[in-house]
Amino acid sequence: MKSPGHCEGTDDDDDPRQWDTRSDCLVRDMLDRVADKWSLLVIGYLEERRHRFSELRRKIDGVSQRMLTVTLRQLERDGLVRRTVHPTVPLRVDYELTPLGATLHTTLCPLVVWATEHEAEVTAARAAFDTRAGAA
Amino acid sequence: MKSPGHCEGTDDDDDPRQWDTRSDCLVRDMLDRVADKWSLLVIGYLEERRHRFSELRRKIDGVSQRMLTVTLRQLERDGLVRRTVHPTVPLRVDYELTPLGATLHTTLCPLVVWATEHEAEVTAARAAFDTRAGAA
DNA sequence: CGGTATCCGTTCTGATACTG
DNA sequence: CAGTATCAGAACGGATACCG
Repeated sequence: MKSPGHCEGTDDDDDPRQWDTRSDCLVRDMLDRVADKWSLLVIGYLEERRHRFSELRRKIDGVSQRMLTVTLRQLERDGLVRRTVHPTVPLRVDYELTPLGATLHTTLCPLVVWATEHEAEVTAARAAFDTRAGAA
Repeated sequence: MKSPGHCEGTDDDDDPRQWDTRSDCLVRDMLDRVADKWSLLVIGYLEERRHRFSELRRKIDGVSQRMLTVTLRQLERDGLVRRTVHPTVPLRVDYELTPLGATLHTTLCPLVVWATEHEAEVTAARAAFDTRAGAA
């Protein structure tokens, strides 16, 4: 829906790069989920332990109720997070990482490490670029 | 700019998860770049070899000229891609990955592998979720 | 408590037209 | 060829109000 037709746009003669072209949509799909404003935070917190809706809302608190719901629903739909409803009096809902979600978390860590290790380089590159652009 | 204030929203009492909270903004920033609709494709192609603007445009072709330009500029600004202008008659511009960009590509691969390996699980989870939702 | 539905401003994107 | 500028439509995200 978000990338209509472009998945089929690369099945021509040359395409020797290492990550499967025809999987790009799924890959991009997953990256979109992960790069989503809040998903990474949610996965990070849930890896730590099980959380209630309001716990997440409070911890991440820049997030609106709507976006937290949307984020959790997406993660749930992808099988990364499990939602458990306790029909108690003041309704209670728990969220936790599924085994699949845990493997994603593991896979994500190197990227986080990369970002941390190269933060200075990226920042410097941006500053240099902006200076050049500003000098023009 | 895109996440005003939320970087400081997690510096309360408890925050034992493994990826540094205060780095989340940079991490999210990098993930945003990478998860961007076209960045991953561009990085993939450039890792393979140097490309001209029009080569990328043709290969990725679902991308509009504008978005390819924007994407390349962002990657260039972050120091991940180098832009070389050849002032020949029919102007020619080459794009290639910088060493830093190459390290990101390397870091990205596991995520791509994850997505590929778990594609079936995610797809199945989505189908199951949608069925349940549809049955209601 | 844990949502869902709706309204509405902001952002993003593609199409188009024009430039060096 | 390789862009930049502009504009309109689509998608996104927050605020609000209401429900189980």
